Amino acid sequence: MRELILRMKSKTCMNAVCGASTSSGSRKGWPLRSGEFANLCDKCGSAYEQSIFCDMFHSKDSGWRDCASCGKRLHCGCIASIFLLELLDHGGGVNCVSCTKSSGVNSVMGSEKPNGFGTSKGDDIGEMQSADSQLDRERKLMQLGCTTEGIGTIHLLQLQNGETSGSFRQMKQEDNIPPVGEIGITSFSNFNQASNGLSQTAKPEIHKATIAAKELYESLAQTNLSMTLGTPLGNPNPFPGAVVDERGQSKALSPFQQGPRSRHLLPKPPKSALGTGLESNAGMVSQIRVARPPTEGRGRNQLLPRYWPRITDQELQQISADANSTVVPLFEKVLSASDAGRIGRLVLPKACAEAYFPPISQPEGLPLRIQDVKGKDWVFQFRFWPNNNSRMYVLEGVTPCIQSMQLQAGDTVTFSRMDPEGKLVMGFRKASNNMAMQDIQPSAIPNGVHSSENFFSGVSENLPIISGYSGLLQSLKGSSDTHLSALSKHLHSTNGDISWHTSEKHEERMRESLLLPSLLVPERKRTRNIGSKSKRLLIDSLDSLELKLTWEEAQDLLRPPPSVKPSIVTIEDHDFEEYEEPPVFGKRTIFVVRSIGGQEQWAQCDSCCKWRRLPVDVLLPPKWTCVDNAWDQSRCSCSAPDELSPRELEHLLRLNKEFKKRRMLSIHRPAQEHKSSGLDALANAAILGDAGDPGTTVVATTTKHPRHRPGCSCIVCIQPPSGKGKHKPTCTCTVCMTVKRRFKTMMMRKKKRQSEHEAEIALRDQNMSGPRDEAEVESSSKLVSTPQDPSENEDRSANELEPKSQSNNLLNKMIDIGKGHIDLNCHPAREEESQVGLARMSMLSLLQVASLPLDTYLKQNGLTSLVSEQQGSSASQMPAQAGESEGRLPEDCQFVSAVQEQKQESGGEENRGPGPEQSQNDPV
DNA sequence: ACTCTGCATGTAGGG
DNA sequence: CCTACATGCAGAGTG
Repeated sequence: MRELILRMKSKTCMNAVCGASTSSGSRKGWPLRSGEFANLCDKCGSAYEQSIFCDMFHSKDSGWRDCASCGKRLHCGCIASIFLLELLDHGGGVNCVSCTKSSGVNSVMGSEKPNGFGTSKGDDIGEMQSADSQLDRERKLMQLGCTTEGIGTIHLLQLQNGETSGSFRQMKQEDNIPPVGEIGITSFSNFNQASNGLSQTAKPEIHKATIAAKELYESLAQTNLSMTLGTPLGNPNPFPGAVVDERGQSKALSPFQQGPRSRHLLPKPPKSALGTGLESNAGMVSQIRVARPPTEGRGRNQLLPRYWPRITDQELQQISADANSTVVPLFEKVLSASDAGRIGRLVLPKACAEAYFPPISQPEGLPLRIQDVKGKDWVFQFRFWPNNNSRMYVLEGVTPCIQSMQLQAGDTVTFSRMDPEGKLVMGFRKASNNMAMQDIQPSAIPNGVHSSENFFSGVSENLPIISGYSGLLQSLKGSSDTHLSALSKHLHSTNGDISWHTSEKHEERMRESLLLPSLLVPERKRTRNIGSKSKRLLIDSLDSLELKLTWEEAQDLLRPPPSVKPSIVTIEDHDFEEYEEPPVFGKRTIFVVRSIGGQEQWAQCDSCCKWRRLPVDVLLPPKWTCVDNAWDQSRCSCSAPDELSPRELEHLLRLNKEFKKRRMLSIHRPAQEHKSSGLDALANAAILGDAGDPGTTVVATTTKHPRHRPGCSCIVCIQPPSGKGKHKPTCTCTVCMTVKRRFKTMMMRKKKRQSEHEAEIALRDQNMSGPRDEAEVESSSKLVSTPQDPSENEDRSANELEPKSQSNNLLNKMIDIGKGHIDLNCHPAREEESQVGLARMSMLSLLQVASLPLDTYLKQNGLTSLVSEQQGSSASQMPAQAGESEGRLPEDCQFVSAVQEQKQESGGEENRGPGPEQSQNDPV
């Protein structure tokens, strides 16, 4: 019986009790023990944590080797090798199936150099190890070929049920290895064909197995799992050994290089497969996204699987439009927020930078020309920063390129090289649409690949949830709910090693998202920054909307910390609960408002995922199951049937969406109104007589000042940002009352100044007519002010527009009194004194007036009333030339002007008396 | 006020 | 424990 010679990559048995070392360094690999999978510890039989890899060829030339006899190019690994190589017996030889001569594996076996293959950690294969049934399947894998590095393949087999294992065993036993001519295939889809070839001589079980494999493949093609397949770099197929057709061989024989480093070859994506009668499957095949670990280059052993390029045939083809070029996928990276941000620095994985980019010794680095998938050349500065004792490699100046590709955090950039010219090519893959890379036409993508691809790349790779979720949402456009459902079922049935729990949840989210019309919006994304300080996180506006919603929803989810009693603090008549402990999150529920039946609350059981109706006012703990449903005894168990049919659930979600939308509107409308609250709002409301909704009295609360709480009416908090408001003139909220009071004060001052100004003019006129005594000067000077600036003119014009009234008579009377007693040569200091006296007197009147309701001022003739009151109380002032007009517009102007003036005072204390401002305005 | 630049730092994950 | 890397941060430069 032939037996593979394998080397364990792992050094230590994963069985903690055993802990045996494989001592791979001294052995030529572990022979397959009969009936067992090679990936077992000799000592305890435990499966190893890490994959084993075929050591037949890799150590010498990275997996490729010429047959010693016929010269045929052979690849050691992977599933297709079974068709290419005759696996020899314990001696470790491998026969080329073409000539059945040994390719001299033994000579290779001695090398201890690890090849970097199969280094996938537990995230790839960890789940597959322990169960015997899995081992059995893995054994099948082994029997399919020395695919010990074929982690993804192992996954494939895991996706199957055990039904086929017997078949494969059978196949092995019978050694039905077809001649290479029959299996010059390039893809697993063709595996079916090849297997059909097999089946010509094999027992029906083989065919059955083949069908199973085909089904498996098709399921994969649909789900397009981002699997980690330890294939040689450049082999575009999930089962790369099969790629070695004549053409591939010829290509493969030319090793690519960059600089001093020798590269592993990359067989060109076999056109034979894509362009022949296999087209029906080719498109599907080419869409399988396979991680291709690097095989050579500096640091290849350190390259983490996350950087392994996942690229499809089609993508490769798109890149290598030139038929003479070979595309070598180098690595890829999921863009971080900072990568995709404005800084324009793309952090390169160190290992990748050192392996695939030119060596640099200076931090400044060197310019690197990289072509994008559209053929456009970009020049980035490839450099590094000293970081600790290491280096941090970055590509600088990538922003234009990133933007041109419309990439954002969560998307993936891929770096490839076109050989033989060695040109670097930069591709991309949208998290939201992984097939966007290289402008692949959606039509080429089989149904289902899209969403699942996005799904897995977005979720399983732990992409930032922002983009990941967005990607999901976007990817779901055009994808039907039913399709998702079917897909999910399909995935479920495959018993894959993916976390279906997560998948289901996401599907739930997706399904919900599907029902959110507002999220199914324009394809063209607008990006914007979030965060006031860090503008690095570029997110889609839709995502930000979603984030915002989520954030707001999160407010609803906050619950007081359990078993902690708050202390009540009263601030400005508001009671605040203060907790020592932070709040906890409750379970998310959805609210809907039905046209009939009122509001409902629904929650999903964490166990069975059924939706249960709850009382509206119920707050659920973070973990909630049907058992906790104390409000509906008929549905307090997971076994109780779901109250909602899928259709009803859809409807419910839709209702919830509407509910949220309405709530958002109700939140944001006041917020918008809030922008115009405060003085401007009041002023406008007063002036325009804004007859807003009587019920929409809005308290202009603010959070402008960090120390201030909602309801604070200090001058800082009531300061409106801008715009017009909708406080009613009759609004009696704290802010409005404060504003009114201040407005009165302000108006008093203004009136006073105007009166002084007019009186001064009158006095000046009088001064022309004769002398006056000091007393008269003093009294008259109270009324004097000189128009010196536009504001004063404005004031005057406003006064001129004031209606005639008895105040005019009063003023005239006063002016008459002062006639002949004004001394224009009075000393400024004395003038100030006189103004102080005026201020004192005016403040008395101001206080009286301020005690009156503002309504007086806000009525149709409000300002007139103000003047009248003022005059009545102070028995002074009124411009001699008070205008005749009663037009409202000038009043408005005056009011707005006053408001603006008030705003200028906003930084100071309230109700301050005439100060420097006034002195400036009244520079007499 | 904003961007650019160079470096520092916290942390997740690998060994 | 150590490394890689995502991101923060501060100073310089710029409009």
